[in-house]
Amino acid sequence: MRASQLPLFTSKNDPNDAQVASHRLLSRAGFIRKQGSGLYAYLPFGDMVHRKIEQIVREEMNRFGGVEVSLPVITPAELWQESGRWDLMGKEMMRMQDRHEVGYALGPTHEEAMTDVARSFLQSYKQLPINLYQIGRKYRDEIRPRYGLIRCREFVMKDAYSFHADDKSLDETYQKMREAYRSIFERCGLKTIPVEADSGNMGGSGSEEFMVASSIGEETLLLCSDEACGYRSNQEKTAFIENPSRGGSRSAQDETAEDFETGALKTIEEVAKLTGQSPRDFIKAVIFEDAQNIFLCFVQGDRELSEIKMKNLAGATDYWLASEETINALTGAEPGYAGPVGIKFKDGEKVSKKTLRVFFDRHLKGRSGLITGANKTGYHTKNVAEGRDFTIAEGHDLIVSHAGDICPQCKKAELTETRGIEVGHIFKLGKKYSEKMKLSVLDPNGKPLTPTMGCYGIGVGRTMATSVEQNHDERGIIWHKNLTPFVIYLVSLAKAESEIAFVDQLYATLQAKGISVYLDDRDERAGVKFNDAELVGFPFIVTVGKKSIESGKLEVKLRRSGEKLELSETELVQLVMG
RNA sequence: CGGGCUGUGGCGCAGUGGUAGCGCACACGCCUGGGGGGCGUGGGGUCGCUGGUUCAAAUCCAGUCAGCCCGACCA
Repeated sequence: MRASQLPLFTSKNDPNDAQVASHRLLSRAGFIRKQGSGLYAYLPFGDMVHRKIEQIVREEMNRFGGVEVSLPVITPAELWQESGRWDLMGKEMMRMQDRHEVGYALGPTHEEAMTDVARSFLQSYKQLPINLYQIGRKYRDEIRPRYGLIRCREFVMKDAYSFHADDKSLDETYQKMREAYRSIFERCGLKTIPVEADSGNMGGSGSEEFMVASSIGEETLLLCSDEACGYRSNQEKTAFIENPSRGGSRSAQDETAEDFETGALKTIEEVAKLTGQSPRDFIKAVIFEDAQNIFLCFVQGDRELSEIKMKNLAGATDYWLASEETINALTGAEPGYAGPVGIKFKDGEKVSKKTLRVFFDRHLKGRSGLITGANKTGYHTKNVAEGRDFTIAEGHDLIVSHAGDICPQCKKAELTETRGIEVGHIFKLGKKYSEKMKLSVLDPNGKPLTPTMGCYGIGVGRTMATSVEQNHDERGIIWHKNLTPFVIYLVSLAKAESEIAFVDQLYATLQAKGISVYLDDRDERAGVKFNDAELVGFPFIVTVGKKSIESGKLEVKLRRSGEKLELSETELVQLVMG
């Protein structure tokens, strides 16, 4: 393609709102253009890269047994109502009505829609397993779109949904999808870290995210420092095991629990300073509520309660931090003085029409010498011992893990932390959707069988953006050969007729070999072309001018290394095709 | 949803009450011609929107819309 036909849309100015490299460079290099918050137009080069990623995804999905379909972006409300998600999805789902005031949503995901398609033709176990996928647009009214293509409101996603007669079959497909994903990201030249992920309240039994390590990542990953162990997980999911080297708590079983006055001091830090005991010896109470329940959670004072773990454990979806009135009704004290000792209500009891549910982190089991709120404004209780002053029937995993904690897999090495961007997610869904939407086939005995499901997503635009995050320098983007819009950026410095003819000839020859070439035939100075070539980031920059025509050698610059070579046409073809 | 910041030519920005500017880009001319070149000429903006204060508003005030950043979490 010639620049005279497919113009560059490069700019010298960074967009004023670009915070991250991929956004800045993709905009400046003219691959994308913002049209609204979280809404991007793909310009020719951007669209070309996007299509290449789509094609890689398509090929690998097909290779691992996927079947491509295409579902409407507009999804009827009744499907969402069947699954119960019309109310659960909240504001993130963009909703609309037609002229008859029938409700629809711009699909943020397509579990319901695909299950609906599947139930329309699946009749027999003999049709299973089947893995249906599409590459299509998704709409999510994100709280805060940001980072260009990394968090948008409209984006293209490959979403696959598999249907199975049993768990074994689901496992097999799940493993195939793992392989497919590894292969997809490898072909895209992306280094990904598969991590164990939170399977949320979707009822799933397994879930892995494919993460690209990046300082701008919105997820925190915890990796086992022992490579032989190889444990990797999303912080949301990582089970917390305290590092014994951080122990050193007070053990004071003999001393009786007693209240002491702390006045206006409420926070653990303040009370710790007063008593000289470490925050680790405190019991922190965090209280949430939803429409029916109050969730009273106790964790070790120096650690943070994981809302995600709490939420999954409690099965809560729409909840909030408990109001002052609720806390008052529960503890009889102002906020800041809740504790497990001498509290008026027990797990399962009603507190002003809501059911109290109490959760303890397992690390509190067997501890003594603890300090906790006294359920009395202005007082805390010290020398508290579990098993004597209060009892934990069942301890749960409720704490956010961090670097330095112990790996939950090998139970020996410490964890390290890194940030990541999620580019893919594979998920064992189970029967949640098939049951709710009454997807049923006949089993070998002629009895109804509800298929179990898996779902598997990849963000195409996000994959493109993370590729730029991982591959760029101060001069611009550095595309992987499988993603680049063109393999060669041919800088023509030809002036004379004969020189132009030479360049045209070279352009034709390279194309005839099946090499994609972008010919910069603009009437611009050399420097402008060199700068643009490096900004848009095609792997090989070939310069042809008087010099090279006279010497008979083409000047080739490798975009990634910056290495400059002088090659014959044949050598260039070998290099590029090899 | 809370806090902060920003809306001025295509892009990036300056302009604190008195004739709307700069850089880049764009058009034309000349020069230059292997790393964003030079000189000159030129076109282009109801200063987000609405209302108010004032002799006079891009500028001050109120409202509103949009964008961006931080937070929405530990009592």
